[in-house]
Amino acid sequence: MSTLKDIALELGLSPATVSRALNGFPEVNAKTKAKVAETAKRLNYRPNKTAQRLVSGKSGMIGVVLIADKNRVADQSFFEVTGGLSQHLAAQDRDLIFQVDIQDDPVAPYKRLVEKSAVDGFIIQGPARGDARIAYLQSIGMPFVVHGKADAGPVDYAYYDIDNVAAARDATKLLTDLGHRRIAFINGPQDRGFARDRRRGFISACQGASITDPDNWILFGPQSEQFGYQGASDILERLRPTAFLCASTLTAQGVSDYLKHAGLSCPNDVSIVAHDDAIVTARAIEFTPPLTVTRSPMRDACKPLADIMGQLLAGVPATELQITSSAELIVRASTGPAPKI
Amino acid sequence: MSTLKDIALELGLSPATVSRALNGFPEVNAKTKAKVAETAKRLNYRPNKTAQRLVSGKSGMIGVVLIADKNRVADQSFFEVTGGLSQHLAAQDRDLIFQVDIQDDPVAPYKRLVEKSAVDGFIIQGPARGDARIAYLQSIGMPFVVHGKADAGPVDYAYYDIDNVAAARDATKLLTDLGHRRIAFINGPQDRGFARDRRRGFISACQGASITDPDNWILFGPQSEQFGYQGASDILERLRPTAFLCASTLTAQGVSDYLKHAGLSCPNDVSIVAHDDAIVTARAIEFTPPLTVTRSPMRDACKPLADIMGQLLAGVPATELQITSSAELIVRASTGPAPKI
DNA sequence: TCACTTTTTCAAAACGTTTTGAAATGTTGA
DNA sequence: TCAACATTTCAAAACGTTTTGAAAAAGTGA
Repeated sequence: MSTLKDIALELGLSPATVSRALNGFPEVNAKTKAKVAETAKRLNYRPNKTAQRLVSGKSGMIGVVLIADKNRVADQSFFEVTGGLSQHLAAQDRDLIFQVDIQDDPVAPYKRLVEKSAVDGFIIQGPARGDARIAYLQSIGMPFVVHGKADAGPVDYAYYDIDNVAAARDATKLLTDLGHRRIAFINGPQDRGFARDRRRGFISACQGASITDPDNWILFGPQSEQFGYQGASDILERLRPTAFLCASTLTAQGVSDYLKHAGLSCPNDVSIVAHDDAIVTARAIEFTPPLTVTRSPMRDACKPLADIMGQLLAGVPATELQITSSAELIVRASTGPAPKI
Repeated sequence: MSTLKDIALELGLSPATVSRALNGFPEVNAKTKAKVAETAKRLNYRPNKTAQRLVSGKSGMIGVVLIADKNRVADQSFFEVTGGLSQHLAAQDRDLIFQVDIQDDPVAPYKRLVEKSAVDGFIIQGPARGDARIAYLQSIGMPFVVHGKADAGPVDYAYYDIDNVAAARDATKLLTDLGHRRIAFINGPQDRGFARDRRRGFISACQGASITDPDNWILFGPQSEQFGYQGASDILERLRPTAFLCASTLTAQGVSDYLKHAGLSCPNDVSIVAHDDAIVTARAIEFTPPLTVTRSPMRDACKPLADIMGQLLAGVPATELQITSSAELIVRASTGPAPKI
């Protein structure tokens, strides 16, 4: 491992000049710059990260914390995002420091990293409304980016989210345009922001089609195959819907299974639309029939999240770093005209 | 944030003495030590990690790299282990630096971290026989611990693994002791070390019971529900086994499903034993009937792996850090006497 | 040539810790 | 009292970089 001093000695320069040359400062002679670059390459010079950190006061690390609870199923998407994040942060020459904690206090692992001054910022996944972690990080002025905005209304932190209201509205409108008026919605967990937003979109589209009492047709619960199956069974008996809106392809799988079990055909008897995170577990294209979805791959969130973090650390105000992207409606074969009665 | 100098100034001492006092050096006066400790607490002193690293030349980080390939299913256990690892390394005041790479060259991400001198060591998961990553890290003298020994025979690196030979032998012996002589083994992927070891254990137990040509009864493939189902179907038609040995509870789930579909009762017609990593996806206890298993939770590997890493970095030779733990045979209701013909 | 400006380089300080080698202080035995 | 030794403290160097303020070198116009 060679150092700045080695290069300086080799060329009869001072470390200061070498440092400037390597960092492309304008006040250093072009010829000198070239010589330095050549020597650095020849000596296989790599700047010492630790030394750079000490002087800059930055760690170059971004924290990601998984609060592991009983409901370990959610991990799949967490890890998918975390993995992608690590790749895109690498492009900024930052690294991910990863922490799992099983604790009552969700803030503790964040505190730990902050007090060690181990990270320059955090990426928060799966936030809750009025999230304690957000409150803590704001209180100490630590930069962070939230994946999925949980709080309603305008906020003053940076986030990336998809437009869940529009996604649910588009999906619902597709169904109402096809003549459906009895639409069931098997939604996500009630305490999650995206589920609240999708409810709003669903209701808005229902009202647009003069469908009364849409709230009665919504079920909240985990995004699992099992809940889809059970929800379909429950709601079909009670309300005889002609279409299902599903929180995820996993849910849709459960619904689809139940329909088969009940001897109902999709899309002839019942249509299905799902939201598709494009997680491996249940592929919308491989359904029979192929599933109509509002699609927004989890993986697509990684790059924007990393970019936002980069800008945030570069000093861009958080309020200018709030991105809402939209999900794409992809019509396949699981949706058709509402059946005549 | 207060520094050593702040404490020194406050007490009229030199930073050197304060440093020694805080690190418990014997040559510093007990009274001074007490005063320093008190002041450090009062000023809420936290040593600056970066500065410590610069002077020690250690980064305090351990690298974990996921080579993401098509076969994303394996991730579940990878993340389970990675998560646990992060917790146990935290106890050593080390942190995990996490990297995902989709590349042709599995060594590239390791090189990247090494060249940035970002980590003090690596934990390698899912090694292959003659793994290129192992060869690279050995060639540059970077410490690493391998989870699951892939290479046959003695090696000179640190690893933690379970005794797969014994696990398969125990499970098979349980079956032969119950009178089974027609035992099918739905094993893991052929290129994985654990599958090779389990094959050896299976064959050894078969030979001990004078069962001929056991290799004919082994199927290699992914540890999935689907492969279990398909394997059971395939092998039942060909060979009419009275018992199944399964590579995982997921495989067992597939086998169990097929048995039901084929109208066979477990354990009356066919017994099932599986290896249980205790991953959430398929719980052995919740099977009907509850599944007999050789149990060795993935999660249990985290602490030993972290401990081994700690010792390795403390200078213990790698050859003294090779741990093979044994899986526990838990007899439940899925195994019974071989049926009279 | 001189005075002046611009370009280029440098020595030294800084970041916060640990470690080295020396110095100060305290203790012991005569 | 002095030497010899043990205990305790310190100033300075070190780790590898960036940044500051100053100085040297080069270029300009008269």
